[in-house]
Amino acid sequence: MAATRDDVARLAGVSSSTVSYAISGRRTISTETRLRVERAMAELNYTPNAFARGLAGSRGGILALHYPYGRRGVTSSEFEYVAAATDRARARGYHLLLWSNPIDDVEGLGSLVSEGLVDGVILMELTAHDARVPVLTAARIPFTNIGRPDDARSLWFIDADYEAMGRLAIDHLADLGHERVFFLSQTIGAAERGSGPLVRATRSLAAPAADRGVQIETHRADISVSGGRAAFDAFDARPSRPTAVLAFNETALAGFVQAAALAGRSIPHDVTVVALSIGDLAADMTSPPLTTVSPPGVEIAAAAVDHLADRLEGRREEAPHLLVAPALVVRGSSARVGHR
Amino acid sequence: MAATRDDVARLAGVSSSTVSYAISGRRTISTETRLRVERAMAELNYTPNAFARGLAGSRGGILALHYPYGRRGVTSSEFEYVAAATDRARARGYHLLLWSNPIDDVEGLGSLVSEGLVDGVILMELTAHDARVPVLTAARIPFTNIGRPDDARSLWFIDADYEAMGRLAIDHLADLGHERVFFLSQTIGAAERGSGPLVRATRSLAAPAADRGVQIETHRADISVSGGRAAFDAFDARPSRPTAVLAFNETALAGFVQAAALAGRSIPHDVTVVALSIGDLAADMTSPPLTTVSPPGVEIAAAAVDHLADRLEGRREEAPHLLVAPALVVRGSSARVGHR
DNA sequence: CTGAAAGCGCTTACAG
DNA sequence: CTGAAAGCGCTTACAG
Repeated sequence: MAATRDDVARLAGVSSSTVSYAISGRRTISTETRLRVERAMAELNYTPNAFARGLAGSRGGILALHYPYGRRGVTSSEFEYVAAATDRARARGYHLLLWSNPIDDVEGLGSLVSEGLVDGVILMELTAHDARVPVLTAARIPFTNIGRPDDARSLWFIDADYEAMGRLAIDHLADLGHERVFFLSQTIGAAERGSGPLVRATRSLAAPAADRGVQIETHRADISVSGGRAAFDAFDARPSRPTAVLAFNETALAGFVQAAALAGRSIPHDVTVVALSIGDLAADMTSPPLTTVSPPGVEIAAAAVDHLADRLEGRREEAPHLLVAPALVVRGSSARVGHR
Repeated sequence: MAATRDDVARLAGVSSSTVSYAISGRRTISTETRLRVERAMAELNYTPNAFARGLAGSRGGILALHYPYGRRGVTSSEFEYVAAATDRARARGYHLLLWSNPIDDVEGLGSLVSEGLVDGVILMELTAHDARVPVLTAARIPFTNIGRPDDARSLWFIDADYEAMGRLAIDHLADLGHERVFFLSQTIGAAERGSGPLVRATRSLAAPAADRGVQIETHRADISVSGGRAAFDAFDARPSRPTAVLAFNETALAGFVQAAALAGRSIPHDVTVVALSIGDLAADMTSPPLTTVSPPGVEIAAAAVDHLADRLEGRREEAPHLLVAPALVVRGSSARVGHR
C-alpha cells in the first residue's frame, strides 16, 4: 500500500541511501538529484515509516509528557498546557505521547522508558523529592521539568517565578490598603508532602508581607469545594476579620466564594479576593471575575518542549533554569479597603 | 545498555523466537521453558523495543487521540477526557499519542497517519461534515469517534445522548413550573457550521418542550464572557422575561451569571439557570453552583478507547453506535418558579 | 557527489 | 513443542 524508500529510489533513479540523505540533509547532494528525489516523493505521496526510522536511527522523534495521576485538584487550565505542548512538539517535528503513573509507581515509568519509544520526557508537577527524577536520570534519558524538585542544581527545568508571584500579590493588596490577609492554603496529602509549589508559594509571601507591613493568617483548606466552605466559616467566625483573601487552592476557593455569597458577604465590597495560579477561564467563571496572579501556563508548556528539543538536537549544553514571570490581572474581585 | 531479545534467549538457553512466543503467547510453550524465559527476562530487566516490534509486527501498540485545535471554546473538562483516555489506553497496553490539526488541515492528518506509527485513531469533537472522516477512511486505518457526523451509518462512534439530555433538562424545568425558557445558545463560526452537538442539542429541546408546554426563546451568544454579558442584557431588556435560562455555551454562561449578579438579579430566586454539558468542576466554581445536565465525559473517553482496542484486537465486528446517557445534577441554580 | 551493504531488534512463516 | 532464517524499512559507516 504505502510507498517505501525503495520505491522512491527506483522512480528517482538513485540509490535508496541517497533518498535518505536527501531527506535528512546529512550529506551534500547535487541540486538535480535532490529535485528528482523530491519529485518522486511527491508523486508517490511518500512518508517515511516512523518505526523503521526509530529502529535504525538514534532518534525516533517522539517525546513524552508525563503527569502524575490520581491527584485531587485537577485545575481547569491543564488542558491548555497539554494542547500547547502538543502543538509546539508538532511544530518542531515531534510527536507527543501522554504518560501517566501514580506518583509512587516509578517502576511503571521505568519500563515505559526502557521500551525505547521516546527520545525525551517532560515531567509535569514536580514535587519536592520527586521519585521520577532518579528513575529518568538512571535511565540516561534526556528530560526536562515543569516545576522543580528541591535539589534541582543539575536538572533542566522551567518553573513559575514564585517570588515574583508572591510579591505581585502582596503589593497589589498593600496598594489597596489591605493590612490583614487570610491565606487560603491547602492541606498536604502524603504524596504532596513538601510539594514544591505550595512550599514556594507560601514562602514567597513572607518577605514582601514584612516589607509592606501586611499580616498573613494562614488557613489550610481541604482541596475540595466543601473544604472552601469550611474555610469561609473559619474566616467569618473571627471576631475581627482580615479584609482580604489570598487563595492558593482553586477548588476550595470556589466553595469559599459560594459560602461568602450565601452569608451575604459581597466581593469585593466586604472582602477582597486574589487568586494565585488560576487560569483565565476559571477566573472568568465566577461573579465577580477573580483578580489573579498566575504564571502563563501555555508559555511554560511550549518552552518546556523547546528546551527538550534543543537539548536533543544538541543546541544547548548547560542545564537551564528558567523562571517564568507571572502576570497580575486585575478583575472585579479586588478593591480598596473600605470601598463601597 | 538495554538487554535485547537475544540476551534473554542466551541466558534462558532457548532460541530467540521462543522468547518472542513466550511473550506473545502465540504458540504453545512448555511450562518449564516459559519459566526459564520469564526468569531471564526478570533478571535482565528486559523490555521489548517498541520500534522493532512496530516494524516487524502488524501492530505497534500506539493509538492517537485527535482534537481540532484553534477552537474558541475550550471547556474545562477536556483535560479529564484526555487523562481518562490515557489511563484506559495504558490499561489496555497501548500508548496514547496526542494529535491536533486545524480542522481544515486534513492533509496534515493524512501524513501523520501514513507514517504508520499508530494502529488506530480516536477523533474528538466531530462536526456535521467532518473532513477528517474521509481522510481516515481512505487511509484504511481503524478509527472511532467521540461525537458523530451527520452521516454516521458505517462509522464507529460514541456520543452523548442529546435527546435524553434535552428531555431531562426540559422535564426538570417544567417540574419546577417554568413555562418560558431562555435558551442561551451559540453563534456558529464557519468551521463549526452545522456542528453536530449544537444542532442536536437544539433539536432535542423541541419535542419535550411541546410535550410539557414549555416555550423556548433562543438567543445565540458569542462564545465569550462578553457575549454572555450581552446575552444577559438582551434577556433583561425584555418586557416580560422568561423565568429560566438553559445554557449550551459554557463561556457565555459565565458572563451571563456575572451580569445577572451585577444587575442585582439573584439566581435562582429571580431566574433559574440550568447548564448543558458542563463539567462538575466548572459547575462548582460559580455561586450558587450550577444545576447541570451533562454527559459523563470521562466514561465516554474511556469507552472510546475500549471500542478502538476491541476493534484492533478483533473482538468486535459491527460498528457500534453507543449513546451515553447524561445525568441531571441539581445544584443551587435551579428552583421552583416564584420561589423566595 | 553517490552506491552497496550491514545492522537496528523484533515477528512470523517455514521446518522439524 | 522448538529452532534457524527471512524480512519489516529505515540509517549510516564504508568505499569509491
